[in-house]
Amino acid sequence: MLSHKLLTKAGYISQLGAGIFSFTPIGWRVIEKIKNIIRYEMNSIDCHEANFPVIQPSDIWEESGRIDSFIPPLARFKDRRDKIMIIAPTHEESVISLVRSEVNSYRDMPFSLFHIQTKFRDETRPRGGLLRVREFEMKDAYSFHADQNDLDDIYEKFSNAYFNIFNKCGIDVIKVAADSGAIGGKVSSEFISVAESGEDTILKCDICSYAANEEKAEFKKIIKTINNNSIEISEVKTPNIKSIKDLSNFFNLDSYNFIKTMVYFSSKKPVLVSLAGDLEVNETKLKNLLQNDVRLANNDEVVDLGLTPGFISPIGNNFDLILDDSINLKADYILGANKEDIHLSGVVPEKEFNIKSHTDIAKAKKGYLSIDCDDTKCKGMNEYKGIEVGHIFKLGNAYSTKMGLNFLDKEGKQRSVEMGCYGIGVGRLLAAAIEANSNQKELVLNKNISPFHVYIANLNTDNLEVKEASNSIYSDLINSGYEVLFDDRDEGPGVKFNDYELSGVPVRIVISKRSLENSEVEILERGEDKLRMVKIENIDKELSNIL
RNA sequence: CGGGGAGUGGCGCAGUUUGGCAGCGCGCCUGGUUUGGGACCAGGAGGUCCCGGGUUCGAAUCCCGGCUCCCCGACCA
Repeated sequence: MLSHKLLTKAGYISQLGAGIFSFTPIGWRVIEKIKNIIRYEMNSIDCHEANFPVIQPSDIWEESGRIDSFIPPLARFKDRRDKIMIIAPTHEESVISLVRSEVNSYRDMPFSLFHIQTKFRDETRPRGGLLRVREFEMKDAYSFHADQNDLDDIYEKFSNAYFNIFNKCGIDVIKVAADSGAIGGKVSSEFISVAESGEDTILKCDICSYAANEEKAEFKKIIKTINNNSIEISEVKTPNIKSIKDLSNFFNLDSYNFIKTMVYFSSKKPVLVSLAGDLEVNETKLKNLLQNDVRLANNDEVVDLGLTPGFISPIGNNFDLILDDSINLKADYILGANKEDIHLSGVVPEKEFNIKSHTDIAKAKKGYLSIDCDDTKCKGMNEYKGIEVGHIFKLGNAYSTKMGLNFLDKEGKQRSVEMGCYGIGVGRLLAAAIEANSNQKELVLNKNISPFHVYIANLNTDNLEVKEASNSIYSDLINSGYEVLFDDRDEGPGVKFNDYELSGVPVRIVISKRSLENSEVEILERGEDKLRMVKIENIDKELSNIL
């Protein structure tokens, strides 16, 4: 991971444990700059900074119901009175606890609060340096509304503020529709910085600009049309033909004419999942539908359930059946007979299946048309890898109902508050900015988030004249309000240049015997290869052009 | 949680197979030379060999138990 390597080598961070890092002074300066950008943008949409505790009594987690359901499990300990305390992974509970005693009327809203706070999540596997850690700084904001339209408006404002924040940090992001995961709520959007090293896969149509996380992406399915003839079910011998591809060749039919059935376990209970032969299961969609973790059954488990691997059929058994909406209930299909080497043709799902759900549980793929795509113009979605740097959610009243966050509306009727929540991982944002702009040798940060504005090096530390000139230039720059990293170490030029390249500082000023002969210094802007020779009295002016 | 790997000076590692003086490179300290792309010479400091137990005259090395970290997968704002 490039960002991890550079952050460590440049001395920004140091690892204390798995997914737990210390920041050094230079690293923390960058974190503070990012936080200040966030603060500025939050203030500009009237979101006010507050602070909520890291350690929280478990009561509020009981109220929200997340005490035992949060994934990963909540980190907890007992205090001296034997009371269970939670090390907070997120702050919905605590913010609601504050707000519910203050909000009584629709007149009290809308408003929003944010804080930048340490969170702890006991992730199963931290990885990628600052990209997935256990303890981390996160900005999270919460908004409160009397109705959904108002939530929609503020959600858009946050969205715009997020684009500003990420752009100022030097990264381009794509906003995508996302799965809301453990936080809950219905609608959510992720901000993804496109990077090869990213953990998330997104699908995006570059023509109509539909974009979604792979977990969430919805697409146009090929639906088999209804055959007019009243077709009878018949058995067809299909010796050792198990895959959809083989069937497709055997029958000389497109793969959507077949039904593929998989066996999953959801909280130890078997569930059959069927979809058109050309598609695959999206386990996130399935998980959300079942409200439970899912796991694909292995071959032995399938046999134990009395099913025949390769020829599984939802006919003739009583397992719960989930049908993807790619399947036309009235059309006729070919599917397994649950007998070795035999398939059934002419099966009309509506007549034969005992269906529990008929909905979208299929995985979108590169090249598919999204649900928003225009068939005549769009050419199918492209696939990108990326880093999730922000995630915003329309929570609705999911939390406010559970925790009794209510208000009286204009008619004097009690209703629950509509909420939104908006997160940014600060350390991850730094890592993403580095991933987006750096290379093997150079840590590149733009002037908004670099630890210092200017690096100056005295190249001849043993020369009194150079030393005095360097000191005086340093003082002048400080007095002009620049943040300056002054390299006056007794090291050779190579050492200094290499360390500068790792420093993340955008401008290098070199002061040496050679240049001082003309009362000049040498200014190099990162990313350029042309040195500028600048008279000492013009340094300030030159810098103001660059910074 | 499953699979694999590692733990020896500040950092990176060798030594473990076959038990027998605790080693190397970088960094650090002192002195000197050098000074526009990670310099050089000389001298020096620095160790709970992850922890606990066992075998042995003797354990970094063998045996048992534990901890931690890394990688792949599962999982995951």
